Amino acid sequence: MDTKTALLNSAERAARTRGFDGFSYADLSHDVGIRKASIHHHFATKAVLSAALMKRYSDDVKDACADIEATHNTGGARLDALVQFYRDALDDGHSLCLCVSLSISRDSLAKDVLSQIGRFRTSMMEWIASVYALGKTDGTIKDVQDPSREAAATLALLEGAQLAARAAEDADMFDVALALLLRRL
Amino acid sequence: MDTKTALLNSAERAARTRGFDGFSYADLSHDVGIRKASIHHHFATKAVLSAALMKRYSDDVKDACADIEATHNTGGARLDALVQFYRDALDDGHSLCLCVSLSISRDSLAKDVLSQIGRFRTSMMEWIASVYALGKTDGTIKDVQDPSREAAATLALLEGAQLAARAAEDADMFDVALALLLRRL
DNA sequence: ACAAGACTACCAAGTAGTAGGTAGTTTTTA
DNA sequence: TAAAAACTACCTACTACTTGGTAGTCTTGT
Repeated sequence: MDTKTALLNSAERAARTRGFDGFSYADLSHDVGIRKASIHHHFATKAVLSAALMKRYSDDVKDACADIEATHNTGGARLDALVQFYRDALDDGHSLCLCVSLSISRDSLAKDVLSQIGRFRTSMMEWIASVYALGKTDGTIKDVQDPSREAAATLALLEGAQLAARAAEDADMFDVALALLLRRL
Repeated sequence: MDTKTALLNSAERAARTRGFDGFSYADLSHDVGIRKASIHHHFATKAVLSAALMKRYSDDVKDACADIEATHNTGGARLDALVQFYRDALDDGHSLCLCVSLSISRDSLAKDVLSQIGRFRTSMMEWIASVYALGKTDGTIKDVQDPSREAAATLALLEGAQLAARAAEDADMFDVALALLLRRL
C-alpha cells in the first residue's frame, strides 16, 4: 500500500480511538514502519495531516450517503441505513466519528480544519433533513415534524450514542440508544 | 479561595473545553498562579487529579439531580430541568459534560477513573429512567415506552447535543437538537 | 517548633519540526 | 541515446520546547 494512505489510515484510527491530541508522529512512525522525520515528507505539519484526514473522511461519508440514496429509495430505509453506517463505524465500541473526536480537541486544530468540520456537519444535517422530508411524504417514517429539527436531533443522537457505547465499551449501548428512533420506521 | 479548589476549577474548565490531554500542569500553574511543582503537593499525579475531578463532578451532578427531585414533582418538570441543567453547563458552546471530555481520551486515563465514569453513566441512566417512569404514570411525558431505553436515548441525545453545539460554536444548536424531545412534555 | 504550602532547580522522556544527506527513479535536454 | 537535472521517498541526527514528576529548601501561620 501507498505510504501516504497507510499514514492516513493509522492517523484516522488513532484520532478516532484516542483523539487528536492522543497520538504523535512517533506513534504513526511505529505503526507504519517509516522514521518519524519521513512522515513530514508526506505531511509537512500535523495541521496539514489533520486537514487531509478530515477531507478524506468527509468525502468517504458523503460517498456513503450517495450510496445509500442509490440503493434505498424510501426515507425509512435510508434512515435505517444511515444508523447502520454509524453503528458499523463503532468497531466494537472503540472508535468514534472522526468529526466528534476532532471536535473535542478544537483548540489544537487549525482554523481551516475547524471550518471543514463545520461544513461537514452542515451538509450531513441537510442530507438527514432530506431523508426525513422524504420519509414524511412517502409515509415510511412516523410522526415527522420539522425535518431540519429532526435532522439536528438525529445527528446529535447518533454521535451521542457512539460516545455512550465507547464509554461503556459496549457497542450494544448504541443499539439501546437508537431503539426508540428505529421504532418510528 | 482554597488552592486545591482553584486547581480543580481550573482543571475542570480545561478538561471540559480542551479534553484531558489538552491541558498540562504548566497550564494549571499559569492559571492558578502557583509554580508547576507545587501542584504536585495537592495532586501527586495527573491520575490522582483526574480521579478527584471526576469524583467532584459526579457528586455535583448527583446533587443537582437530588435538587431537581426536591423542587419538581412531575416527571415532565424533572426532565425539563435536567435538559436545562445540561444546557446551562454549555457555557456558550465551549464546554462539555466532563464525562464526555474524559471519555474521548480513555487511553490516557487511569483504570479507576474509567470505572468512575462507568458508574456515573449508569447512575445517571437509572435516574433518568426513573424520571421517565414517573412521567409515564403521572402523564406529564407523552408516549413513554420502555423507560430505560428512553433514558439511554436521552443521555445520548443530551451529550450529542452538547457536542453539536460545541462543534458549531453555537449554544442554540443544543436547543434545536432538543426541541423535539421537549415537545413531548 | 512544626507542619502545611509554597518555592527553586532539576530530570528523563516525549513533542513537532528541521537540516542535510542518500539512493533510486523520472524527466528534460543536447 | 545518453548525460544532466529534478523529483520521490526515505534516512540519521539534531533543535527547541513541553510533558509529568522529583528532591530539597524556604516561608508562614498557629
